[in-house]
Amino acid sequence: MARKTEQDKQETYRRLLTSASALFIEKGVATTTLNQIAERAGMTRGAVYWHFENKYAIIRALWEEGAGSVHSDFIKALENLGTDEVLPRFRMTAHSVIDRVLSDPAYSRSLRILMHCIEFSNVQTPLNDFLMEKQQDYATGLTAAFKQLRKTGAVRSDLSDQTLASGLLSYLFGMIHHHLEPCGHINLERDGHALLDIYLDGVLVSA
Amino acid sequence: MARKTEQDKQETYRRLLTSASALFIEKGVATTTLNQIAERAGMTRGAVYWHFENKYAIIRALWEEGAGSVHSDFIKALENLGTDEVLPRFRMTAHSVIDRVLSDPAYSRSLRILMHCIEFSNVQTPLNDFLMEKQQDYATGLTAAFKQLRKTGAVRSDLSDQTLASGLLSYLFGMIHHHLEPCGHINLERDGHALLDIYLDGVLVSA
DNA sequence: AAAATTATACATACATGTATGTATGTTTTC
DNA sequence: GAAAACATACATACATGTATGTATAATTTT
Repeated sequence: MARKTEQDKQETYRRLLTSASALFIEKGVATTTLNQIAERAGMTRGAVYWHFENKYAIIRALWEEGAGSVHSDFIKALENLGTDEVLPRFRMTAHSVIDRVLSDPAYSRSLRILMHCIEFSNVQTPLNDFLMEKQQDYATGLTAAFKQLRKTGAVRSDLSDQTLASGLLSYLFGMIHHHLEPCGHINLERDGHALLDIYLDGVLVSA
Repeated sequence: MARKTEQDKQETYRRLLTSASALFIEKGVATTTLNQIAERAGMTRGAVYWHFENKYAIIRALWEEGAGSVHSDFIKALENLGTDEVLPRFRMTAHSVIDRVLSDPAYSRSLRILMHCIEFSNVQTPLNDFLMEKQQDYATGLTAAFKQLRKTGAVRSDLSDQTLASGLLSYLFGMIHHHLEPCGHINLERDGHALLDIYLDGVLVSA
């Protein structure tokens, strides 16, 4: 083959990513071969190795595409709760994660791959470290937000800010985790917000 | 090698299981080879193939050993809530899952492998079906329990029994999920029960 | 402006390592 | 001596990384 135009190149890149995410969800990351990814995209492994260093570079690219903006939006929103209307804005920020899962296919796909279709281990892999760091961002941001809320008297729980953040994270991503299962028994669209409010109402003063 | 005594055989079996679970947690299921499992147990692959049909038979055996009893205990407890003291017994049953995670290493190991060290896919695999069925047991049992609680006037939420069951499952296993992460940011031993009570207190009438 | 050059965007081919399943061998207990 | 409880050997298959080929777009040269 030959050098294509820049547009052709980017289309190849996108087709490889689309092919990879579909295969990862269908049969898991480990059992998916680079050849299968290329074949479904109508390419060969040469194209894959041109665009990505290896399989885990593909996963990182999928995260950037699907979860990167949601992640940074969430962190920024927590950092900029402002001085008034802090409580309703915090609640809206928490609820927005559910909305993004329901409305953004790229986000839900990347979460699904990371939650169900990939293995994690004890050994320090670059991908492992990368994701742990991202998760730590959530915990840190939420802890700071609870601290700020507590100053305004909006927190009515005796538990520490960090504990409340951990609980909220566990609950929120527990729901999303079940929602993204093949036979998930939770109806996130219908019940997600009401279920989340059980926690928020239990921990925060009523609006 | 030769035919050993029954005791030797069972010890071999247990060593293979121990070796497998350690390796699965260390480096994931897919990247762990049957040869590595045998080698760490001081055997060869012949021993593995004598005791197990393949790798996924090992995983099922680990589940039976570690999670089987917890699972049946939980289901039975939900089915036998009795007629009085229903509410405190229900709450105790929910809290007992956390206790089992903290006190039973075989249970926590098997959960950790299933939650973090194995891949799931869309295609129907026997292991996938098996685990989905077990999870459905939890949802069904909890839904029935909420239904029974509601009859006694112990439920003060407008959400359906099934929704409340899904929420509780998501929250409970979300906490356990984070607890079993290599760098989990939740302190289940210190905060697990208090966090769980946020949900229970929000949904049920006060004791 | 046409020709020559170069870097790009892949395809092809190969060398290597390695996992799996199975078939068969071996020893020991009963 | 028969079967159990493994070990050994082998055939097959396949994934990865890399090296190399190649046609074409972009760039430079004249």
